[in-house]
Amino acid sequence: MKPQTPRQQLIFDFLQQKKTPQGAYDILDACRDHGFRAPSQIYRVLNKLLEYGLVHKVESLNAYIACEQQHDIGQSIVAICNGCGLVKEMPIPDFTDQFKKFDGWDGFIPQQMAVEVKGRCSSCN
Amino acid sequence: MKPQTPRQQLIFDFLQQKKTPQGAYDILDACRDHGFRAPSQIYRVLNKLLEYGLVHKVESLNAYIACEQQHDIGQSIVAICNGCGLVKEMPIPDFTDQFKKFDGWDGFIPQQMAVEVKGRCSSCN
DNA sequence: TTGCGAATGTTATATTATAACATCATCCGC
DNA sequence: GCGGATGATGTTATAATATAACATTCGCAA
Repeated sequence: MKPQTPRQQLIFDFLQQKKTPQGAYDILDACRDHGFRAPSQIYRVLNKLLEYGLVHKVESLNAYIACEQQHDIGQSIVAICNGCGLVKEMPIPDFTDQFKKFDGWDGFIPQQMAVEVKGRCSSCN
Repeated sequence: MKPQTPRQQLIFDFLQQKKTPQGAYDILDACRDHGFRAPSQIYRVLNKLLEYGLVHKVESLNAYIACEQQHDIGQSIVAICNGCGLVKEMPIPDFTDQFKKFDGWDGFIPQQMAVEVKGRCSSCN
């Protein structure tokens, strides 16, 4: 799925062109020239893009990135470099085995996941 | 490490007694009778407890839970049941292999992680 | 006892997100 | 073409989460 409207395209393009996660209000400031005036406008578009799997919310930063590969919501890892701020999204490994070890949690069925790993990338060591 | 002051003890006890993650303002409301009046008081104590590894912040809920086992910050998974709200903290698996697969990220050194899995526990299926 | 550092209290404000309602645009059936 | 449904957008206000900045108090050790 691609962005479905000019507004969605605009914000998606903006996020793609940035290499680091952007806050909703950063996006708002950047898009004022294009007619965006209120936070609710940004959040509305972001929520659509999240639903389409085109954008990922980094919960630990309250910020948003364009996905390189479209994926279902809550189905990727993000690695975030504390040095340069770069982010890489990658497929989530299977940790169902992890749950089997704990009483009452062995039948746990994962639905959405937020897996966010901060650290240092090889260029920033 | 245990809570170090009466205020820390109070909030830690409150979180322990609750079985689900609590927002900072929930904690504030619950502790008004004990002299807490302002959000900053709650956040100060929470930050200490986070630092000691006694409390965990669930980023995807903006809420806090008492840890069953003390652990370094960013070194546990939380599984959250969408049905009953119960939370289980468990040791984090090793993702380092995941990073080796991606150009420019193979030397990535994880520091803090937020690994939050929402789903359904066996009682709520 | 006094001086230091940590914890606490207080006020104000910043940051992130949503609610509620109005308007507009597109498309479809008639 | 008309009318009605639907979804996107615009607008205003407010809720929810978090921090800054500074004053006061407490415990303890020199």
